[in-house]
Amino acid sequence: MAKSRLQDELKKRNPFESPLHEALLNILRTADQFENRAGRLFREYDLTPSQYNVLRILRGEGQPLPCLEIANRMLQVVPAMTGLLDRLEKMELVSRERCTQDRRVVYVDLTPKGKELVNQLDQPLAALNQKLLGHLSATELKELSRLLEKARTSLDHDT
Amino acid sequence: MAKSRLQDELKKRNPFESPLHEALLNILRTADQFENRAGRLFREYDLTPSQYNVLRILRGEGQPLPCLEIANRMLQVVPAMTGLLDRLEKMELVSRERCTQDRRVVYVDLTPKGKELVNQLDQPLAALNQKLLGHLSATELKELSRLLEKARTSLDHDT
DNA sequence: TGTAATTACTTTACATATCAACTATCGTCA
DNA sequence: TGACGATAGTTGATATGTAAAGTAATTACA
Repeated sequence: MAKSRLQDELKKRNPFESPLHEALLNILRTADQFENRAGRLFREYDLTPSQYNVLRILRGEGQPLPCLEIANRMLQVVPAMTGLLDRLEKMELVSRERCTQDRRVVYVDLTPKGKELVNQLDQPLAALNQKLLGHLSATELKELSRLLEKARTSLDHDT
Repeated sequence: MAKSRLQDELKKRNPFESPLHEALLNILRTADQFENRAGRLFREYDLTPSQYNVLRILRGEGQPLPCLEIANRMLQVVPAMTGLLDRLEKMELVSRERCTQDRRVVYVDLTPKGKELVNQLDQPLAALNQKLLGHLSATELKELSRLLEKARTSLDHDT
């Protein structure tokens, strides 16, 4: 049997211990490389992937969101949000306003400048996605999603 | 049609634009969550994921490797290696030695302490892998790997 | 042979991620 | 009402990742 592509890429001498391990490494490696690609695109617009993610979430919501809510949707730990929002605010892409009802809460909103920027990225990002996965058939894409969603069911319980 | 699991997780109001985009997000999200899991395990041994990765690569090689070679196998940018190796050296898990033939090269080797630590992680890591993906059949795992490897073929050219 | 290009690595600067600990605010309930 | 616990966010410390620039050593070649 020919050496697998991943095995070759990582210069491993011995076959993987199991299809299980190989699948795991394939997931991590594919995600890493795709993230790098997207990161390069964002950098052309002076954004980091996380920063873009915040903007996209806010646009999707269409209205201000509390910090914690954004952090939850990003799967990001809370402390990191502060600095991230600081920078976005300094770039005038988002604005922060403390809630008057509950003064613990800070609402974050997209500025017109931020909205424009995230809209500007739609087309190039769609083109990148197409480039990255466009060579898979619709059936393959659906099967890939199904398998990955099934994979994640192992995380449902315990934390 | 029922809302997809990912769509629900991200609290998206509208269906994904395309199976393509959904697959992409599934890849990124699955990898992110699995990485978090592994990261937690490593932390129990006072290691970060990158640090473990260095140790594993060195053990796999069985002999000292230059910094650049390690960085390549990790897909990591070179500057980050310096600090990473600094910390591993301070923990006495690796040792550095400048090559006498080519004095630009620094060879990195696993110390006995480092080797012991990485061996110690084999069993818990295999158990984690089993927990994360053990509920997929062998056929599914192979299909998942096949699809991900096919996905990555789009990266073959241009950088 | 001596100069220019390359290579291996380091340094610096900055963005991000984690954890632990802290502040301010809110709710609840005795 | 007043103290306790929960919640929202911030701060600080450490590790990682990226880019850009710098240093030292080697190679290529005129």
